[in-house]
Amino acid sequence: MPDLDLHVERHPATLRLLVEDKLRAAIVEGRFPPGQRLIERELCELTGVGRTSIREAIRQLEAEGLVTVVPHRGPSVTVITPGEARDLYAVRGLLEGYAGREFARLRPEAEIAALGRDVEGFARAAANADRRALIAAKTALYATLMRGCGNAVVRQMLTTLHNRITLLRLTSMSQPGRLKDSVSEIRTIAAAIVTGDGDAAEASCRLHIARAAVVAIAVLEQQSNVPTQVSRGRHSKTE
Amino acid sequence: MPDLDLHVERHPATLRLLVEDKLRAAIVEGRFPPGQRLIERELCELTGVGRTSIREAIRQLEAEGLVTVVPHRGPSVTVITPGEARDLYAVRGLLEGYAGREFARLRPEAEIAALGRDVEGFARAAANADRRALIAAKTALYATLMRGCGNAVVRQMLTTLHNRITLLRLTSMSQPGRLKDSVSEIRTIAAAIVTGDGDAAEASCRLHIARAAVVAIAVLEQQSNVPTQVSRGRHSKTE
DNA sequence: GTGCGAGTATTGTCTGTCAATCAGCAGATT
DNA sequence: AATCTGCTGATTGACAGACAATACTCGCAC
Repeated sequence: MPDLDLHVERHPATLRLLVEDKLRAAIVEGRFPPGQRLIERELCELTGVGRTSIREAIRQLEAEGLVTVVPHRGPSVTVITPGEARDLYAVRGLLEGYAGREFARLRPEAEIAALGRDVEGFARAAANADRRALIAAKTALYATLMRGCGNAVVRQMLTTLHNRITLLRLTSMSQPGRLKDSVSEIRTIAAAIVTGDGDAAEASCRLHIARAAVVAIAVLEQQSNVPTQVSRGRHSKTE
Repeated sequence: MPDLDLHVERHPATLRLLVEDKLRAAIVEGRFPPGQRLIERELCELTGVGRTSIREAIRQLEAEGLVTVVPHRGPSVTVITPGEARDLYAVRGLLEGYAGREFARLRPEAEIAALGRDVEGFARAAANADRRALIAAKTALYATLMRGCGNAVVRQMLTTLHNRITLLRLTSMSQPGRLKDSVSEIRTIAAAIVTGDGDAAEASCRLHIARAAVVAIAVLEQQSNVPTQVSRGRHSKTE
């Protein structure tokens, strides 16, 4: 029998998972800003599903750290403090450094090839200053890194970590000056990986994250002096 | 005003959280062995709460990796494969190494004191070969380590990681020969921390985990040759 | 202006219901 | 005899409705 690709797209599984994905996307895209309260009934109307599915999806997002639920007050999009940002970046540097090292050690053929493509795609997007393409390229790059390291636990943790960090980058977009540095840093990382230099890969990953952290936390602290409370009132009427 | 500790224990909050804690405890204590299916209605009877709370609690445990839910088949206690065990220990070594380093760098007074007490408690428990005391001592030790590192994200991740690893230690209890080594390794770690030697603290933490990993994975692989499927049938009637 | 109390909005939880799906079993077929 | 087929029971996925408990808001009295 020829190996036909008869994948039937296996229904996105359950409704709950669909809701979960939609909400997660809405949050990381900034359509629900940090601090925004998520009222169950509103979400029911927005999504067209019952409270059951909404509530269970929220639990998942809570576990991922994207939403914060205080009992009897309901869920809201997590607001990240400077201290938490510091902690998040510390762990991210640790894990990405490890991922880089393992990627360099294992050097899986397919992912090495993908890495080259992704880096070039990122460089192109950076040159064109195309925000959408940039985000897509960066996402692809990270996906390759996480596949390449061969550690499912790291992959999952980095994914949620990345989402959480995106939360604090929403309000303040990364500086344009940082972009050129980013490209060169990423080239360095990729070079270390393809040559199989684990130490260099880890070091360059950590350096990359550390620099990103400095910028992000600086902006965040500057912001936190003017605490722009979103949705202080009951309804924020974003429509 | 003297800083009285007027904490009012703030009611365990919601029923869902209680259920969650109960189930988590039951799983990590091994009362639900890996592979055991968790049928909603049975859990309802066991806990005396409705399906709503059960289901939401399960979502949380799923996110923590303690239970695995396959759509339309329901939740069961996660079975850890040797490969996953390797990944888990790798990440654990990474995070605990970091925690040790940061602990040594910060040296918070209260936690340093607690560390000394915990290490002695662990040594005593090991000498007496008291299983219950041993587990309690180890738990206290880890709690101190995670408080001492001053990173809430690391603390949370290590906690869930620790729970997941406990899953694979259930069937096979750690070798008694390993215990003496453990004690000495832990003394080494504590010594490095109190003297503020970050490099040594990280290295000794990693070594400790690496050794534990070798033992655990060896036992696991040996087991997986005789795949003792729990609850292959519909009901396992553990009563 | 401050403190108190009523009212309302929202969550937490239960019950019951129904469709969709899965696992095992009996029967039919080659 | 072995395999395929269809049925049946068990279980989950999802909804609606309901009700108590709690938190937030606002107006009122002082």
